[in-house]
Amino acid sequence: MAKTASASRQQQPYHHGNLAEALVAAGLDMAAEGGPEALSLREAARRAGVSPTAVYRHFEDRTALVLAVKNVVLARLAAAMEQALAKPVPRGMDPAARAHEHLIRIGTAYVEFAVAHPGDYRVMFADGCFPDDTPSGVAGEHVSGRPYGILSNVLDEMVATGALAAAARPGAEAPAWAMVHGLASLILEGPYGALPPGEREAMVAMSLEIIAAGLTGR
Amino acid sequence: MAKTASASRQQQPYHHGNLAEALVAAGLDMAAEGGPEALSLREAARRAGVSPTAVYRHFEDRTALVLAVKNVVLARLAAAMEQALAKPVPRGMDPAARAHEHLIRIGTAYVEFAVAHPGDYRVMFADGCFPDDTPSGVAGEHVSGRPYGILSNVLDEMVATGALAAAARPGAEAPAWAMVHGLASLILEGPYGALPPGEREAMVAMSLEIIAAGLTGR
DNA sequence: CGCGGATGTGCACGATGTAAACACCCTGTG
DNA sequence: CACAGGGTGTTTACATCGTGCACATCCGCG
Repeated sequence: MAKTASASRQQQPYHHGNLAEALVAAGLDMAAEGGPEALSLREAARRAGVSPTAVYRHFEDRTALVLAVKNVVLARLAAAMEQALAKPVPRGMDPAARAHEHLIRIGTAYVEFAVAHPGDYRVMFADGCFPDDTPSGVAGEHVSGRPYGILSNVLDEMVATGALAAAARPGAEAPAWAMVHGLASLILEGPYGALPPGEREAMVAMSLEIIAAGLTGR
Repeated sequence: MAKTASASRQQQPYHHGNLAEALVAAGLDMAAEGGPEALSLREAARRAGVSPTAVYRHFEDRTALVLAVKNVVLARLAAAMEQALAKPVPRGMDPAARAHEHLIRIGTAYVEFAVAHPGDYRVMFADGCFPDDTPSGVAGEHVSGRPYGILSNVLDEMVATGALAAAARPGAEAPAWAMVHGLASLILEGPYGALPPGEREAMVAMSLEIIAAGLTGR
């Protein structure tokens, strides 16, 4: 992105400009409208003003296109989580409480993202595993800047501040992630979507406190 | 089932016999093979030896067929959970510990069902909400015999035996269900499917203990 | 015996993903 | 400056899917 550099005239530089980006953009729109199953290859081509098979010059498959969209969504979710962390914390809060608060915040942000962008969220879990978020071999900086990495960092912070026992740290991502993903999923595709917003938020808040309590042993 | 009563000759009684059942059976097979997106109306008709549009005499939609399959799967999951409850508990276990154990058992059964029957499990969360499992208005006997009802009952048992504070009871289904659904989902459609079975089971067991601890306050 | 409604068939239409052959035009090289 | 090559987009085609509509068939009831 920001590659519009030397193109003084914004007529398409040669064939289309960059179709790949346009297709992903179209894919993002369609995903927002109707989730991953509404993300059609032909419709993406249509929106980009191009013939259906042109897509294959940039994406091997429909799933490849979906995967590209998925990556963008993943980054957006990560951004929402980071933003939730960035908001200031009440003064005089001790570090452990702060770490705990951080866990609650990224959890809330995760679920709220799913509620605010249902289609986007569901794309992240459409056909096939995650693109480059790390499953188990959690190694080094490769992890950060992505939702899983953010969670990892917060859990580390909890250990560092004494909010979480070091013995409880290994594998702590799993229950935490499972909880927020379960909440999001049951709201979007399960029965909890029928709850009025207020009750839903209370339910989420309670669930997050419960998982935090379970992790830290209170 | 077991309706083969008065049909002495097993030639199809009149047109087909009962197409509806055959279609659901075919649907169950297809779901087991490739999940909800592999559950095609035409293929179901093919397997039942019938023309595609014949399906519409028994199901308004493709989604109606999926919903019928979903109901069967839901019952199977409930059966698996009840079976997990039925196995005997170590002698001398006090009622509260027993109730706790029950919660762990149905949680384990839930996730194991998902792992053992990925396609079936995913059908339960395919297009549209739950058929007749109760979302929020949890009322009376209508609930039992189904996964959500089983969970409700176990939570009630926990309160009755003192394993769970009465104040923590309202809405306790949500975090519990979110946890197991999150685990199942992340295993089937997320990164945790890559874990070797032993590690996966350990991860699930740990997560279940954590949610139980969070609920009961230890 | 015959009729009506339940059940199943045939055909058609538009949508989708994708493969193969062709057409264009930018870019680097002689 | 000309020209070949390859990256990019088009056209055409095929198999699949869900579904509507008109027709055929056959059971059971009067």
